[in-house]
Amino acid sequence: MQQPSPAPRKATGRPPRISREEVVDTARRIVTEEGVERLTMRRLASEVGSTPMALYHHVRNKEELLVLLLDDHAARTLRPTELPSEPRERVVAAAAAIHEALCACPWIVEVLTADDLMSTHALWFVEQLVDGLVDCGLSLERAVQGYRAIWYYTAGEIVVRTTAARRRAGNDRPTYREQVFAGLDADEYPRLAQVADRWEPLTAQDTYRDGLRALVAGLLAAH
Amino acid sequence: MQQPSPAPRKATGRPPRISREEVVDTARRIVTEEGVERLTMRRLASEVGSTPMALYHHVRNKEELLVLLLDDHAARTLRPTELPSEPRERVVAAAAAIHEALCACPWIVEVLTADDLMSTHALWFVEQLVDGLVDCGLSLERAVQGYRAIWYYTAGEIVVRTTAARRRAGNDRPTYREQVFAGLDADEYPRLAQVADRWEPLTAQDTYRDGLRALVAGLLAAH
DNA sequence: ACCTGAACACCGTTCAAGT
DNA sequence: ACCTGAACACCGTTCAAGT
Repeated sequence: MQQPSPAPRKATGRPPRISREEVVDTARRIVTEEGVERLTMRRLASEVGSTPMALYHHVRNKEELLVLLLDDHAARTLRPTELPSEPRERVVAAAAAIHEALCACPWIVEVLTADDLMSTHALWFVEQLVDGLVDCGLSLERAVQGYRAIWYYTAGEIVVRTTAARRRAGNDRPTYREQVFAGLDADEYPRLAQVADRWEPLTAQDTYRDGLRALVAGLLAAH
Repeated sequence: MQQPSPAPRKATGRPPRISREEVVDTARRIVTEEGVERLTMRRLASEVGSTPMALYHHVRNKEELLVLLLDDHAARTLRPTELPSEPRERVVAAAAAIHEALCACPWIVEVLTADDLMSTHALWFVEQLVDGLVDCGLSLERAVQGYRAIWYYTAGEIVVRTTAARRRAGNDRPTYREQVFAGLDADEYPRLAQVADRWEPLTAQDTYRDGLRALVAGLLAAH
């Protein structure tokens, strides 16, 4: 599906004017400068100085283009590094590394969740994560399930936060939540009413790592 | 933004041919029978026997239509019920209720993550969840953060699972993950190689509740 | 082998006019 | 007040032809 780099160039035929690399590079520029929603095959074609259909000679379709883009990003940011040797800390650090890499490209939310594996370049971190959980005493099966729970939490944090941010951008009407919280019935919803005016700053805080630590602790507690 | 039901009907002017209710009902039918991707304003218009532009008299735009659809679903499925009195079990049950409601409408993935509140009809469960965490000994602040961690985990589980399912449907080529796992280097990735052929059945299991219990346990453990 | 032009089959939404 | 028709400004992708 991916990275089966374009068929080996034959000596015959017309020489290529644009390359897959150039297509991906240009796509990345559009996406980082203006957002995914501005990345269209037509726009991309005109940016590389070609026609929409020329692109289809270098990528199968738009979906493949997005996957290539994600892979490209992972290759740049997810390089194996020093991780803590203490296994629990290794689990936290590996998850946080994946999380950080994804934070840097919120545009990829739509591809990110396509499979439980986003890129071969993340594989090393997944290995470290699973291995760390096993070293903490989990069976291999439970370690894989633990990895998945961590992945759900991580993907969810990114999807929720970036979708909320995207919606807020260029939309200064109050949120649906703000409207509801403003007129909250304190008898029916005492806790929510109590915290209503602190909700905004509370949820603006980055609590990814706290939640992650809690989840890891909980996964390990049973054994 | 939502549910400010259409301006009170005046006696003057042309009598309406279609109602907001009819629009939402028809949209729900299309979406449950054929999927969100088939719900277009044009299709919906022809289904209610009208023109695309007539719809804009009943809903602001397509986004509002989707929010109305989600709210409609929540109203049908998220009715307050008996929850366990033991606070920790109440937290788990409230989260599981929200999760179950969302599972029944995977089509709503694209709206679901718009804000940290999907519908007023979920409010009662959020209240129960936060209250349960407080009863377990958390401060109100930490209870809210706990709720958010649970929401990330829940939303992530749904988004990942349904996107994966959507991708698999009508696409019998092996997944990217399958390809990668088939040719995994056992020296570089020993754990992943070890579990490669069990990955499929392992990840097919529904482990939402296990992960949820672990997360809740971890959130409570610190205090 | 690689690229082009024209066309297909769509979108959501605005505008101006009708009843 | 509610609805219609035509149009605007787009999409991704296929097909047939060119070099």
